[in-house]
Amino acid sequence: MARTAAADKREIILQAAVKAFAKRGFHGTRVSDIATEAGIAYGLIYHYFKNKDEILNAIFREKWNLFLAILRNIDQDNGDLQTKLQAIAGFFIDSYRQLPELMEVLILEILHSSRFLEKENLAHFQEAFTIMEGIFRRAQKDGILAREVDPFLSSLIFLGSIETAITARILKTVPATYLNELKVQLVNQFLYGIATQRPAAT
Amino acid sequence: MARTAAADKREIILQAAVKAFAKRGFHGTRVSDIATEAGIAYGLIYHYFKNKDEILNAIFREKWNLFLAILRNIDQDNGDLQTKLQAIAGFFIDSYRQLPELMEVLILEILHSSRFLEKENLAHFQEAFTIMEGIFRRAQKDGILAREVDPFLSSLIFLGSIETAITARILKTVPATYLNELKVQLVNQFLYGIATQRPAAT
DNA sequence: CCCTGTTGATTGACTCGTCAATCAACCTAG
DNA sequence: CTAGGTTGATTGACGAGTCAATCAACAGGG
Repeated sequence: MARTAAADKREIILQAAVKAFAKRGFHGTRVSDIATEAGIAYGLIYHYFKNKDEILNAIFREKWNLFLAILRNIDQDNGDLQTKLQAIAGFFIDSYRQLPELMEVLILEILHSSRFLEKENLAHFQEAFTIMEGIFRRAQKDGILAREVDPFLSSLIFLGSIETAITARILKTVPATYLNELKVQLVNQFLYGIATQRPAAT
Repeated sequence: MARTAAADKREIILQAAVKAFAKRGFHGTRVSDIATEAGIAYGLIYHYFKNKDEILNAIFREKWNLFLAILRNIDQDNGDLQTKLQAIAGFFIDSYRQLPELMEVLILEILHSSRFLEKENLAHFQEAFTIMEGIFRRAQKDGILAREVDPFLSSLIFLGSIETAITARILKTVPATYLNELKVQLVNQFLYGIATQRPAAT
């Protein structure tokens, strides 16, 4: 049981850290805040983690992996482009619904300080864009996606839109119910644009 | 000359702060770093600003105002939707080209900690989305923009895409030359979507 | 069974460095 | 000469990280 208990405690600390970081931000959070949230003495945190940064890194590494796994799964599913994009947007939005604090930390504390990520973690982060790019590239080969479109730019726009939408939700700029509308409209606007008319021919 | 000199000195400090924040991030920057960058003693900073936070606020307030002014101008110009969006995307991208450090600070340090903005500054920030929303709303009235599109969501997607694209550039994920391609493709993808075919009828 | 040694979890007082902010002294322009 | 700009030594707070001490759980020898 010792091993399990230790793993549990580590996980408890991570959960507490997510909560604390979500509430006060990484810099505004004292190690002792995390300990209080976790119901333990702060010294114990150093038994499980090297330092405060290491906690944030662990959150990113372990949770982002889950996201990448899901992305890869969706990628490999058969299904047309629209279905895949629907699934991806839906997945991120649902994740926010179910784990708002985790999403806050990932988006606001980690992605936004991404220039301070170590090389390894940065690559890990960018993997999401690479997967998306692959999806678009294949759709392009299949003629689903216009030839002149840059698949990587599309991945920026698609993930960027989701991120901004969730950020707007975090900032309470939009009501919670907006997320439903988002799921539907985001993909539609993205795939088919917003204009009533296509340009004559460019 | 006193007034001008004082105003100059204040501006020098702000510029130095932008440089320093861009290099090390707000939290990683010491007040003395700003002073060194500005070539003055750090005590003097407190002659012009109440505290470190106030410097960041001043940067945001004063610079964001410039952006809003430009947005409003573009908004009021006559010109079709595509021209306006082109102008807006171009403006942000050119701003990054000319003032990369300022854009870094605005995007990474301020927008990303936007949940800690005071109410007043948050409203100021969101004004950009409101202006965009107005542009889309009017285009919708004119029949340029599809009826089922939510103008506010469009503003999220549009500005979010720009932000993410610039962030990618900051992180060196994409080469500098990419910004040119961006200007053209961003608006096209946004207006007309990326799919080769429109859906039958929804 | 119990006694005792061992391991590893847990605690929180303490150290140590950092840095924002103050302020008294010092220019210098007018 | 003096008012306001300017300096940088100094202060004080704060928080990360250390560490010696305690405690709980278990093992296995008698």
